[in-house]
Amino acid sequence: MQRVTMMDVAKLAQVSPSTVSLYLRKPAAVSPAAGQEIARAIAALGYVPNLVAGGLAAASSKVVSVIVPSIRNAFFAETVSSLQSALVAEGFQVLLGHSEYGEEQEEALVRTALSWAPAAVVLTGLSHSAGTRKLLQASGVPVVEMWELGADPIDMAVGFSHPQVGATAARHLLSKGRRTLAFLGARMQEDHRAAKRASGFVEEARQGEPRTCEIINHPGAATVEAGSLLLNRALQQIPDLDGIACSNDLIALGALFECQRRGIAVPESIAILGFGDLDFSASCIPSLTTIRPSGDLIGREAARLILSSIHGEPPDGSARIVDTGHVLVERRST
Amino acid sequence: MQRVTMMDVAKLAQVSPSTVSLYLRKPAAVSPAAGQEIARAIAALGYVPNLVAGGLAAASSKVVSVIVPSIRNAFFAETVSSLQSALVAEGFQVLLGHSEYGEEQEEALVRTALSWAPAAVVLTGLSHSAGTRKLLQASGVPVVEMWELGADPIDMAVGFSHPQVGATAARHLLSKGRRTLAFLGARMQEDHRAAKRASGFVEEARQGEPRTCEIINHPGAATVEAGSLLLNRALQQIPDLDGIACSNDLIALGALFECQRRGIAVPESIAILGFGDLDFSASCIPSLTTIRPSGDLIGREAARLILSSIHGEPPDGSARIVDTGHVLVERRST
DNA sequence: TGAGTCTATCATAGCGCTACGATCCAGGTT
DNA sequence: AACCTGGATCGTAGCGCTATGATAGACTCA
Repeated sequence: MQRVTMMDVAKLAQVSPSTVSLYLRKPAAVSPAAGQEIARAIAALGYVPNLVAGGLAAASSKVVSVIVPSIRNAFFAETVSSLQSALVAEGFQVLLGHSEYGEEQEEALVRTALSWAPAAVVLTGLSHSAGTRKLLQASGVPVVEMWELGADPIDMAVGFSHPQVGATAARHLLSKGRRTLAFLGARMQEDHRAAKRASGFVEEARQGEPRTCEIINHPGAATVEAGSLLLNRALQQIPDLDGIACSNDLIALGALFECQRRGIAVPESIAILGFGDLDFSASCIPSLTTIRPSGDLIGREAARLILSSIHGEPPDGSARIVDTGHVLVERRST
Repeated sequence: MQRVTMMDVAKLAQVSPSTVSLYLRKPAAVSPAAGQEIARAIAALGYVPNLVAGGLAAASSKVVSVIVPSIRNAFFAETVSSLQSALVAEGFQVLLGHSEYGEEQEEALVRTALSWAPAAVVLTGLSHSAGTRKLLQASGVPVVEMWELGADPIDMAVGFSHPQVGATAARHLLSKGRRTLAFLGARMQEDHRAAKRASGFVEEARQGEPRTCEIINHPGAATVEAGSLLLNRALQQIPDLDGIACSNDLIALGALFECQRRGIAVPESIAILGFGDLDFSASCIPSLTTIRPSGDLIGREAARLILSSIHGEPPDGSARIVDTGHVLVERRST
């Protein structure tokens, strides 16, 4: 038993391999008669094209390599999902990697990714090791950095400003009359984007002359449980706390649960503001005021940048950077 | 500017390309002196091996293709994440696809997946189109079906029995004295595994002579909001409802929120049991009794099966099927 | 000392496909 | 009748690497 090759199809259809290849890539360029013969032969033999060989011959494979910190994170799962849908529709495959928020791990992933001669590489965030930047620049492959906007992207970028998200959060809490504030975040040594939201929050809050404004970090992952722990720590440090912003809706939900457990009224005693607008945020009690980043849109825009970059019309100038913005979704928790 | 090839490395290191290739695959087989020269040359040139060429020459690429219904689903995100970690450690990459619960879409994905001459293919569940089965069997590639166990897997399988999960849920509710039961699920036309949990639930519940036992389905995705809707529909149909099992913790959480909203005591008036043991399930109020399937373990075991299948010791007989079981996690909601 | 046995290295022949330029052959033009 | 045109088809030369013996040299042992 042998693998069926294009040659076999060509023989059966009584044409040359070149014609089969042409038919597969541009069916319109082949006469209807030959096309039918070829289609018949493909079906009869159960031919599956070998994209590895094709990729080698064409010097670029129909693969887009996507590297995210973690796919367990609902944000990135959403983005990867929409990015993938858009790319698959154009005949591309997604090679996935997760860096676990480590720059060296990311560099290793980029290295392997480039080994596949991908059509494009998608990275998360703007913080990368020098080696990563060098590898990518040397490769000449289109690169999209997503989920963050700022100075000096490697190639293209689609996302939003995290400091601005923090600022929006601070303004909202201040507008609700809150003056004793905290920002609850997780893993902020590694998750630079969360850290930027935190510092944007503090900076903006300062304008409103708060009584206090602390950043409280949980070293572990951003989970509901972490949210409960963080709220307890916050209350220990700031007994008269009246407003919190969280780096993630999961943390906000944990804080909310902890308030319920301790009999603290939300939003009357403490206002809670999240980030992400996850699945449960509209449904919980009270429903969660949050900031929606639209991971879905980021994925779609990233796909658009990649496709136009490949199809010969590389976006230039400011078109290489897409700001997807953020939206404050006001609900009952503030 | 040219792409750096193995030939360039060989020239600089003053050895033949074969030796470089050998060094890259089995460093121990090359003398330390030559090895050092080669390593130096690789670093100096910034050489990145071309795995596409390698895959073609070796007739199998270091890629494992994984197809899940959706990565937005926390279950599969967890599995993919652990599967990937295990595979990356052995030098494999993961090519991801999502079928959106469609068999034709899955077949199309399998077809493209096979075009990459993958080292293995991982599928979700046991329900596939005839075409999918034929393609995979003809290809001779190792196949793992995950998240479900039952008769006649294509090649290997790792997962658990969904009817048994349903039965466990039913027994637990019965043991708590509940007799007016409902199973709340979403998308059960397409999500066969959820449907099997439902029917396992009903079948086992019948043994306990319940007053009622209904299956209620939401056609859309399994979300917290769907849970709220489902609880309302259940109460409409069964006003004296006293126990529900949900096909997913998100639905259970939605049901829980809706109970709170309507002032129904949980578990006193209605006991709620979930599935998945998601992030929030231990933290919500009351904490959620649930059944934990261990998506993490499934991913690790799938990786193990794949690796041993590739490394020449294909597991045989019953070792080709791994039952990861399920665990009832009893908390406050029942 | 010569045969036998390693170990380290190498030359060669593809893997299956695509890109490119060449070729063929109707049908029209002068 | 000679010439051109352009669409359809084909032949060839790699893409960059790995697998497979083959070879050279160092070492052992009778």
